[in-house]
Amino acid sequence: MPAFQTSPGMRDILAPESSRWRAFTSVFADVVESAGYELIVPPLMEDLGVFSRIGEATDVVTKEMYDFIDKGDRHVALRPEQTASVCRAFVQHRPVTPWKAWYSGPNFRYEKPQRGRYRQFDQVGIEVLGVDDPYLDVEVIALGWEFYRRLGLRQVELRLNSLGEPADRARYVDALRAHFEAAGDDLTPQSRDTLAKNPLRVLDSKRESDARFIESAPTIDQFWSPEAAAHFATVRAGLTELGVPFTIDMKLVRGLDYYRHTTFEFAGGTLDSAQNALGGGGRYDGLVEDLGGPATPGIGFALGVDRTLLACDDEGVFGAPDSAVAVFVVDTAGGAAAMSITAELRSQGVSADRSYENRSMKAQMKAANRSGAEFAVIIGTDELDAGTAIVKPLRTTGDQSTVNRSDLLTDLRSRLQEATS
RNA sequence: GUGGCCGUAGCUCAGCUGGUGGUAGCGCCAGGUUGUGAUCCUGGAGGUCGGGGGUUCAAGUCCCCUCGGUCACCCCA
Repeated sequence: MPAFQTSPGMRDILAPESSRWRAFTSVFADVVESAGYELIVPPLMEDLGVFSRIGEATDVVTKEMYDFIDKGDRHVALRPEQTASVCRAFVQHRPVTPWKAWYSGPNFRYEKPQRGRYRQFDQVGIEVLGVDDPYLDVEVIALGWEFYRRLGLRQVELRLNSLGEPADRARYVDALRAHFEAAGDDLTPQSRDTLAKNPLRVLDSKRESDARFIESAPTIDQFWSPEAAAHFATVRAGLTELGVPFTIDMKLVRGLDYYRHTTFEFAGGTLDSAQNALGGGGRYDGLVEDLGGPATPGIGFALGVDRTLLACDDEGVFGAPDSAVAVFVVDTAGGAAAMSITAELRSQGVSADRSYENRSMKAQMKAANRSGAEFAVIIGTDELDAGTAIVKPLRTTGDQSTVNRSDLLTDLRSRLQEATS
């Protein structure tokens, strides 16, 4: 066993998975940048207070924070998500609204790791600040949907709910509390704990004996103000108009306290596990204000990279892109020719690799084959003396041919064009 | 954080109720092919059986602790 390995819940992403990660981010950037979103790269670490605003009663804040005191006696934390950082950035820089930002990067939560849940986990996401329009809710949700479609995923389910205005939500919480308190000791102890902290989350309980109380609980729609109901109706109509399918889930409350109005979640259809939430988001019209800024509406979502890729695996879509070089140079005459030829090819935009340490031709040919290159360029002592090179196709059955060194680049270019067409 | 299962080569794993030498496949390296891969044949390298302690004449196998993974709960991405 190695003396050191990665800390629990943290891991190395190696090829070919790493190139898949890069492609994933690239597809996401294409989708959201085509809608006017601009990249923001917030710091990995912030003042703890930035994240406390997520909700004093949430697990993310109370037990999952990676926080510590730095050498300047500042109480800081690794970010558990990026929404709060984006809002803090908004307050700090005051960009013109609507401010449409997208991001990609790691977050940290101190949890017990399992498949699809890591202590360091990557998310991509978008946030829009300064716009209250329900059509923006539609845009944000539809962009998430479009991204899944672009990856090739077909079995993603969109769940939708509205938590109403803050006052609606507060009255609903009161009603829920009364409802669950009436159940008394028939409620599981865990749910009674949850009830004391955040009655909404009792709705998330998967324990059998709680089911009948959850079933009979009041639903949020009875508490929507006319404005909240109208906002939500426009969102639903807009999604329908765009052909984005969804299901209404009145029990979808989401774990973070700042949500109000529209909330949504993308669930993987094939992931038969507790980690089937691929992504989620919603409106958080009070968060900027909580961070010391002006009252500013906001909406956004975050999608988990790991879980989405697991869903891709299950559906057999979005595999690792081909990262093979175009040409592999085999040089049995010492290696200097391989040095010159690879340097020239690379500078001319043709990707090329080679062997080192003057290995046997057989070994170099094996390496050439393994590299996935379309062609091998072979230089032996005969070719070196004659000023020629052998070009051999590796992925088709065609014969090899000898060309002059001076014609090598143009020859390879035309062959590569033919091979890829 | 609580509980179940698991931990043998780089990877996937065999090893029955503890009993003489640690398996196999893939991968890697070399040779067969004195200048040619992918196929085939032969050979080779590679292991503190996760770590520590204990029981026993004897532990990969049993017990305890510990580390790591995994699944469920909790919660979420």
